[in-house]
Formats: sequence, structure tokens, C-alpha cells
Amino acid sequence: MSIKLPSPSDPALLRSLNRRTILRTLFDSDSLETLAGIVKKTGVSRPTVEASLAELAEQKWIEELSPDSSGPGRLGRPARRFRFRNEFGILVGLDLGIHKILVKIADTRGTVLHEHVYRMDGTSPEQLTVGKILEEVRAAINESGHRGSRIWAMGCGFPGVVTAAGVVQRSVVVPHLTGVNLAAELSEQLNTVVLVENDANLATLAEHREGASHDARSVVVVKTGRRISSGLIINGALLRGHHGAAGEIGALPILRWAEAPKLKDVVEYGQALGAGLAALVLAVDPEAVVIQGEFKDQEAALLAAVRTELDRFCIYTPSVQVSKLGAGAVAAGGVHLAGDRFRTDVLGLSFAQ
Amino acid sequence: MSIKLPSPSDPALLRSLNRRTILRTLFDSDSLETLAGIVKKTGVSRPTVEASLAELAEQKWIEELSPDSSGPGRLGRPARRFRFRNEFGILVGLDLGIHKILVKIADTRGTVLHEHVYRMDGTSPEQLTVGKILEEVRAAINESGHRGSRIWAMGCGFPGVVTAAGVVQRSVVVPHLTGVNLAAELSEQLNTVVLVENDANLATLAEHREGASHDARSVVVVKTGRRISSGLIINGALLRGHHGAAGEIGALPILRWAEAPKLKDVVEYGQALGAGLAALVLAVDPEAVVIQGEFKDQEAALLAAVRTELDRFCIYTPSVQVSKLGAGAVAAGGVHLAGDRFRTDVLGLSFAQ
DNA sequence: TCCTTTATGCAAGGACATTTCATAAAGAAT
DNA sequence: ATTCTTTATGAAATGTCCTTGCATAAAGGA
Repeated sequence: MSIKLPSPSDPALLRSLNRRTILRTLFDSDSLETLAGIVKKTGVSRPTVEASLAELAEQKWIEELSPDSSGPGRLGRPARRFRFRNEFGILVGLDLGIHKILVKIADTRGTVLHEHVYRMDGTSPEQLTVGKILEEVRAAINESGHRGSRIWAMGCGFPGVVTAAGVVQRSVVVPHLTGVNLAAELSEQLNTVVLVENDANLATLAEHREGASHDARSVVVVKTGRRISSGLIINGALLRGHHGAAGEIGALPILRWAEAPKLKDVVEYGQALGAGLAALVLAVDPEAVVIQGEFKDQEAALLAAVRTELDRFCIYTPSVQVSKLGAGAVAAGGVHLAGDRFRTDVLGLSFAQ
Repeated sequence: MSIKLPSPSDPALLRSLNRRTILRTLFDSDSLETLAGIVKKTGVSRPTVEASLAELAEQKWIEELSPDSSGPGRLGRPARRFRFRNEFGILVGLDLGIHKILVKIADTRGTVLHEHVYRMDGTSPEQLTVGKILEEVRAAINESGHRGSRIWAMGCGFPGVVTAAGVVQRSVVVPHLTGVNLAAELSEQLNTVVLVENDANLATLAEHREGASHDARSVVVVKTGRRISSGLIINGALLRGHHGAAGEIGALPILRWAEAPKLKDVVEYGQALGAGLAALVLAVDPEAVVIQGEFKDQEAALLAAVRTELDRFCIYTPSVQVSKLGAGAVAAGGVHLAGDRFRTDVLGLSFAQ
């Protein structure tokens, strides 16, 4: 699936590296790029850029558009223009739960093109099967008009502990899936890379990429509700933990009593939350803390209570915010996970210094 | 200081990359390597290896030894033999405290060649100045017989919070150094890269590299004593935190009361420690927990108490051990930090897939 | 002394990248 | 309409680096 690089002993490595650089330049650029523009941006010589563009166009990664000579101050011979074909394949983000299966279809840049949801009443968790998941994913793809498109990667949020390989280790809400290799089964049927991750962790990833803590290097995200859990971003990357169980702080007594919060007690709740988080904040020293949950007009009071408590215990109190992401956070995180994989595989990581 | 790589548009990149591969092969190999052996190991063609070896020898990174034809089953023309000149420069590890300044001098592989200690009674912390530090480091280098050698990097453990750039942010034990840019001042005088890090964090690094949790991907290390603090290894790397204050869990009430533990109360102490660590273990899901401190024959009782408490709260209880590293842990961590920098700069990171 | 084995020396050939000079296509000026 | 200026493309020459393949060197064993 991933695109391999030749070894350093093969001169073809240079061509591959340059092709990547150029593809990445087009990927990163919102507007169109001209040949001469790429030469200037990358510092690579024109003949090389030209050859790479030809190869990339042949492989359908990019396409050449007709030259544009319109516009006022445009002097000289019109430049050849190119664009990244972000519709070349798709990414899938998936939120698996007992109340809904939510599927997001995105282009390779991560822009969501279509959303599809299948709702359940939550009383029959055994409805959630590999077959049902496949059915809804395929329905979503068909609705989006991408039947037959290549799926570059799929990121799935699952309510439970999942190993790095994608095997369900344990789940309180859907115990019948324990032991199932979700990643392998979905991967085989959909013929793509499937990444399965704890749902709270995926929501954390979404928070980091497009939410309140956008681009902070290290973030603690706390999900409140029936059960409290958390997720950690460390150095810009999601922390999975040794068993894939990082973030499961719901078992803590200090936080457990606060289940099912009443809005009247929001200050008390905030105090408990702050005290519970203090250990984590002191240990990790994050840049930001984000709280996910429904607080309506009590938001300010909650934040104040949490901040006060953190101030009491911590050396450095991070920024504390309430999440603005809604019910689509987990699936959005799935799209990000898939997009990360796509960029790693296809565009390559930054060059090792 | 660091060795830069040409851009991918320069064919010389290949040569640099191959030179690195070959240098790393010699660095990683304990015994001597022959030319033909390197060819087989790396897969690079012989003429290329030959050219790279010649360049590396010219730059004094490696040296050629006389061919060795002795030995029983050694048939054929004797191979040319090469070795990495691990004495080409040195690494320095430093432990700065109010009771001692400990300096470790190591070769570029991280093997400690010499230790030097300057003891203080702890009552006059203002003794610890940049000038005094320099004096002891220079004394250590001279004693080790490496006067004039190039220092590739120095890693310093400091009792306080230090920014990533090396500026002392706060320190309870040596408050007079607050605001001092330790890294910059030492770097200028010693003409080398200086990395300053919290001392507990450096001890954590040492624990990860040569201690009880050797090579675990994620580790929580707890330092007990007058003041409790911790360090985290995440994905094999030390967690600094946004302000460089990661691990300062000593401010927690649940842990604070346990200061100055009496050995009689070791079970009670272990329970408090386990309860305090539970939040961290649940959040991070580490592979191992290591406890540093003096417990003598009470060790087993302490471990049992901590484990019991962790079992009560956690989903997955990590392995819990007591540290075997002694008073030299911080300086050892400094050597590792310096060694990491050396390997990154000189040998390069693994090639980005 | 000759054969086998292991290793080095050297030349030929191919892939890439860069620089340089010539040509093409547009707007602006005469 | 023609010419000039600007911007961009086309194509050839040159050099670096790597690999393959053949010849040579240096050891032990028969």
C-alpha cells in the first residue's frame, strides 16, 4: 500500500525524493502551482521538476490544466499549471457506537465530502457487527458518489480498548466484539489500510487538529458524560499506551463519583475534575486542557472551577477550554488518522536531518 | 556542529547517506569490521563502500588497522579491517546539585571513561555557580586525559525547571540561578552543544537506557525522597512538557504527606504511592513503573503495596520495579542525552520511510 | 609449485541532476 | 503592424554517483 523508497545506494532515490517533494508542494498548496513556481519554491532545477511532474501526471496524482493568460499584470509566456488531484482516492472516518454508526467520506486532503449515519436505540449492542459496519461504510461511499474509488486509509473509533494491530481487547459497551480483529476483517473486505483506535483518543486527535487546542504540542482532552475518559497528545502525536488503554481515567474514584453530573452541581463537578486532572497536568505539563461535554450556559462556571483547582496544585496551569466539536468528533478524528497515514505513506515524512 | 545533509536535488546526497550508513555500521559493531563484511551487511556496492571508508578515514572518524591473517580457518587474502574511533571526541554527563557536582566523561559510544565528583555540605547552595561548574568539568576532562579533545555534547541535570533552550525557569534548591541561561553560558565556554534538563528527567532517561525498565517503550519513573517527583518516557523519548516541568508531581497532596518516609510505614507509604500513581498509570498506560529510592530490605513490601493499589484502580497494571541505579543516575542520564544528540547529529536518524 | 579461496583494483556503463544557450508566447511600446 | 521586454519552455552538454564485471593480489593447502 505504501510507496517504498529506493535504498540510498540506488541513484533512483534522488528522483523519488524529488517527486515526493514536488507532490507535497502541490498537496500543500491551496491554489494552483505553475512549473516555474515549483522550481522557485523547491529549489530543484527545472528539468528535474519537469520530469517529476510528467511522471506524477502519468500516475494520475496530478493533472495539468490549460495555461491561464487572463488577469491584469500577467506578462510573458503563460506558465503551465498543475494541481493535486485530491479526488484521486478517498479517506474514511468511522465512529462505531451503540447509538450510531457515523461514516465520514473525505478527499485525500481530509476535506469531508459526505456524512452518513445509521442510528440505533442503544438497547441492542449486538447489532454492531463487522457485516453491519461494512454495509454502512459501503452505503456511505455509494451515496457520496465514490463507488469504485480507491480508499487510501480508514480510521475507526471504537468504544473500548484496542491493540495497535486492531484487535478488540475489551469493551464494556460492546462486549461481544472482544477478541475480534476489527482492523484485519475490515481491511480485507475494503482492501485498504484500517486503523482502529479508542473513540476518546480519536476525539482527542480531532480536538488537536481542528478544535480548541489546535496545534498545541501537548494536550490533555477530558471527555465527560456517563463515563469520564481522556486522551493525550504528546509532541503532536496521539498517545496509545502500551495496551492501547491510555486515557482510561474513568476508573479513578475521585472522578467516578462525578458520573452523571447535574448542572446545578457544576462547580462541585469542576472542582472534582480539576483535582483529578491535577496529577495529570503536573505529570505531563501540557500546553492545553480541553473539556468535552454538554455544559450549556454553565460553561464559564465550570471552567472557573477547574482553573481554580488546577491553580491550587499545579506549577504551571495550562490553558483550559471547552470543546467546540460536536457529535462528529470521533469520526473526524478517524479522518485525521487516515489522513496522517496517507501523508506518511504517499508524501513521506520530513527528511531526517 | 551538526553534519548537514545535501538537499535531495544534489547527487552528493547519496554519498552522504552511504557514508552515514557505513559509519553507523562501524559505530554499532562491537568488534572490527572488514571491507567485505560491510559490503555484505549494508548491501552497498564495494566501490562505494571503499570510497566512503577512504573519506571517513581522512576525516578521522575511523581508522584502518593492519590486516589480520592469523587464526585457523582464515582462508584467502586477508581483509582490510576498520574500526570506529570512539575516542575521537568525548561526551560529558553532569549532575548539578547542592551536595555534589558529579561529572562523567564518556567516549562517543557512551562508555564512561572517568568520573569526577566535587562534594558540598548542602548548606550553601550559592556555591553552585557557572564558574564552579566549568572548573569541575575542566578538572574532570583533564583528569581523564582528554584535555583538548573535542566535546561532542554535554547533558546536564539540574534541580529545577529548565526551558528547552536551557534557561533556568525556577528552582527551589538553587534559587539564585533563576533566569540564568545555563546552556548558553556553558556552551560558549566549552564550545559544545549543552543540553540542560531537569535532574529527575535525566534519571528517568538513565533508567530507560540502562536500568530496570530497559528499552520499554513507555515508562513512568518515580523518585522518592525528601520530595517526590517523576519522569515519563513516551515512545522511547523523554517527555519534557510545555514548560519543561513534566514530572513535578510532588505538589500533589496525596503524595506530599508521604515526605520523609519512615521505613516502618513502608506499606502505608506504598499504598499512598500506588494511589497517587494510579491516575498517571491509567492516563498513560505505561509498560513499566520504576521506583527510585532507598528501601533496603523493605523493598518487597513496598512493591507489593504499590502493586496492590495499582491493581485496585487500573485496567492494566504495568510491571513495577525498584531502581537499581545509584547516585550516578542523573549524570548517566546526561551522558545518554549527549549521546543521543551525537548520534542524531553525526550518524543521522533512521531514514524516513 | 600450483590450485583454491577470499579480497582488492580498475574500467565501462547507466541514472540523475545541474548549467547554459536557444526558442516560444504573451503584453506593452513605437 | 512591428519590435521590445518579460516570463516560460526546450534541448544539449557536463559532472557526480552508483553498479556490474573482469583482472589481479595474497593467503592456505595439496
